[in-house]
Amino acid sequence: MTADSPAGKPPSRGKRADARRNRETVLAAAAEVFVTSGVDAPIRQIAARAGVGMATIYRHFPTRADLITAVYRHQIEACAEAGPNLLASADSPFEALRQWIDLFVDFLVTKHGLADALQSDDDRFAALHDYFLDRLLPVCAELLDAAVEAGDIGPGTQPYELMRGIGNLCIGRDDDPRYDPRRLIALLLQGLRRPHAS
Amino acid sequence: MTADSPAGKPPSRGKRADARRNRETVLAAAAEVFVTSGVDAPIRQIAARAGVGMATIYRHFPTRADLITAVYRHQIEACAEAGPNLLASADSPFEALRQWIDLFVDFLVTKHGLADALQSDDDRFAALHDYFLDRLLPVCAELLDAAVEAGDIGPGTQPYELMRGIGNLCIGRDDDPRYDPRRLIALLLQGLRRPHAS
DNA sequence: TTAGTATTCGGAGCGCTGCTCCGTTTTGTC
DNA sequence: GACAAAACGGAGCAGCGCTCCGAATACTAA
Repeated sequence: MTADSPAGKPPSRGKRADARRNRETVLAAAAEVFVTSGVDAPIRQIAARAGVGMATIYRHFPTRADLITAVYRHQIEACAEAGPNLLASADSPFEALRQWIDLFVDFLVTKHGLADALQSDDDRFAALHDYFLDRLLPVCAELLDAAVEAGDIGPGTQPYELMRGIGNLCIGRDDDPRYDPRRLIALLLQGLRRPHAS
Repeated sequence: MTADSPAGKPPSRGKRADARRNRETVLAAAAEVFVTSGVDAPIRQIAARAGVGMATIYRHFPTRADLITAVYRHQIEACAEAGPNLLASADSPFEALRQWIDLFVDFLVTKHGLADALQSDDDRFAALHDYFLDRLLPVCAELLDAAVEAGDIGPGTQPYELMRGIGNLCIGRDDDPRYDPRRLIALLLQGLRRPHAS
């Protein structure tokens, strides 16, 4: 798999100029199409928008997950980096956790269908799943550990389970006033909280 | 056998014998296929299993949701009817709510892909969504109200939001030991619970 | 029983998707 | 300018949902 360096973007140094250009064109087109048609949009549509053949997209992004992660990489990184910062700036580890989850939820609900794709058991999305986990799970674990250590919450909660649960709660139409995942997530956090009774 | 109830289809009284027979055959085949391939299984596959043409399935069950609800109708009804019973038998309304949710979760996680379909915003599943809501939402509301009245939980939780959240939490592969929706739902209920400040 | 008719059946067929294959074009190099 | 190597593009195949319509079947009336 793309021996791309970790957080970096050596945008294909040895690649040909047209290849580099096309990669960016496709990324831009995909970003636009994702907004209007969701991350499930037909590859043909993205190719048409980019004025490019389908094979070109598959060449640069072998799976749909690769394309999605490339489009949202910056925002995922920002979310990952926000963890330690919040831990330093918030009133308590629990408050940091709450704010970080808020960021994560904001990210998910504004990307049409992203949460759905994230939790899908479709093999095509496995890489997406993995990327999110690789990048964000350690951050979540750190926040969780800090909150446990501070006595804000009880021990035993697995970061993987929490993150996946939050992701799951964000699934679905985002324009239904009867359902706001944030309210349920707040409830979840409330349940996590330790009574602080001495 | 229930001369069949409100939301039910009279088992096709005026229909021709072969039509009635085929309806049952399809139902049985669909039930089998759903177990092995999930509720998203290709219609062709169900038709083949039933030894029937595709049009026959579409004639009896115009949308996939109709087929799914027909297959699981009994279990959904059982879940709906369990609500009042639990309320009468459990130690507290809160405990009744907890047990009822347990039933609901059991139902969802044992039907491969059902939770996914339930929360999908695909129009094809709208009827499924509606059926679940029509049948189970009042039950959930009753349990919730009782728990509020008993002071077990705080007011303000919307039954729709709770049910959908629970459904969402049940989405995904059901064989992942790292993720058990029940743990998160327990947390959610914990967050719902009022401190019993009496 | 038989003939007639309404009902039901079955699968070919259309449109849309994901993904690949391969002849053509572009790019970088000498 | 010539020539590989790299990249391109879209035709093409397979799988799916859903429909359409000639064929087969079950009821009914004589």
